[in-house]
Amino acid sequence: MAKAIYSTHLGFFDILPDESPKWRALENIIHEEAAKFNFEEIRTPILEQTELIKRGVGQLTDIVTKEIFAFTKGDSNYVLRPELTAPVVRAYVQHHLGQRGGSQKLYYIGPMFRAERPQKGRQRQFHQFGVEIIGSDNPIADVECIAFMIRIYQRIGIQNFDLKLNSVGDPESRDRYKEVLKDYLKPNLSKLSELSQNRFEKNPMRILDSKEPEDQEFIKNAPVIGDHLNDESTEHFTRVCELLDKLNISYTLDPLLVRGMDYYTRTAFELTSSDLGSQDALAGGGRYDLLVEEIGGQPTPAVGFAAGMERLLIACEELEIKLGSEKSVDIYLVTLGEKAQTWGIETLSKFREMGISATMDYMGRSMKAQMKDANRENARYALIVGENELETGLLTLRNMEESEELQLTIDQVLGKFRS
RNA sequence: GAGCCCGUAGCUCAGUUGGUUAGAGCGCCAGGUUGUGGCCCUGGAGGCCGUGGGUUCAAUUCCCAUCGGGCUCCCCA
Repeated sequence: MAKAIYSTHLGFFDILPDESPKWRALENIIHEEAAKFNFEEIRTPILEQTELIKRGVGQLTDIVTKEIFAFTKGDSNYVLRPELTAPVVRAYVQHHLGQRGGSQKLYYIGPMFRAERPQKGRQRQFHQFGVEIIGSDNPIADVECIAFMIRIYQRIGIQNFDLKLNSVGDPESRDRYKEVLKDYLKPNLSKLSELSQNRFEKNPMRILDSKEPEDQEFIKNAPVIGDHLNDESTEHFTRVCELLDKLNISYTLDPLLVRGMDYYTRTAFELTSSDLGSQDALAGGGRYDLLVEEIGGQPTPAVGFAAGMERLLIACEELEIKLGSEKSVDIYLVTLGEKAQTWGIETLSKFREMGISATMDYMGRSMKAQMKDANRENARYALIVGENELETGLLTLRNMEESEELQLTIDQVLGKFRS
């Protein structure tokens, strides 16, 4: 590696010209599908108030305790957003979006930041797209959310994913279940991992999520929340499953699925893929009926998901799915001499005004070099202009694909492309 | 926060059991074709062998440190 004086921070990366087309292709797909679902885009600041993230995501979550980039400037505490559900809810409350009527169907695309140790499929700056449906507690909202998520992967051609589904219950069911779970774990508390012991009081359900070997046998036989949901939550979950069945979206029920953010209630889901390696979660989400109120709004039910774009692109690589098209330009002006260059830069404008992409050499290189460049840029045509052409008014238009040339006036060339 | 692996040209990598001018392929630039791309041929540019220190007559090679990168655990997208 040559030493550059400056480079990106650990876990940050540039999207270079060879990579950007697939990003743009992915973004276009998301925008197009969102339009079909009638979701509206929301863009929020990269920086939020630290307190919002702490309240929204949860004081005890890993994200807040060790993964946020935060700093203080003057009297304000800033944090680089680690996820977008809390900020979107903040915007919803701040701007009274509920007053627009109905449920708000929002989607977003953008960078997030978490101060973790980077590895495959995990960067400190990464990109997510996602959806938040705010204002409906109807299972239809849950299912539309999931349907949109699945739709993106299907359209791209990623098929071998696994949708895991669970209900983490409403507060009433959850409190009851937590007691049952704690009663079950208590006799063996000392045998659990240190991590799980710490979670025992604060958030016992997260113990189910543990991957520590010593916890596994206890987790295996633990009581499941499904058996402790109240009627309302059971009904909701049943309806979600029923609607997914109607849409032929297959899923596996995973009673151990407990997600990392504190705000989830009832429906929780996760999309994993075996094409990703260790970091196998493509996307995840769920219902968060308490978050709007937590952040200072009226009690308002909501559901959403977030998906990792880098992970989606990794899956594409593994599956050899090509996103985006090869670069190309309609016309490459090959100019020889200063007069021709002057003529060239004027003529470029004419093509561009017609909607034709056009470029030329900026370095006064030889014809051979310009032709080589035209080839490298995937030009459809080379338009060759030197002293001769300027005098006679007949230009050489070369079809790069067919290797055929025509002698035409500039008006004939323009006419050819006008159609 | 912890563990393992790796730093040689723009990229992918050889190589030096410590010894004079450090190599290949691809890419880039130019010429062969004085106005014609892709294929071919020839030539060229481009490396303080990541950085600092140590051992040695001599270090890109051995040792230590450091920085950077990759993967893994934890957790998440």
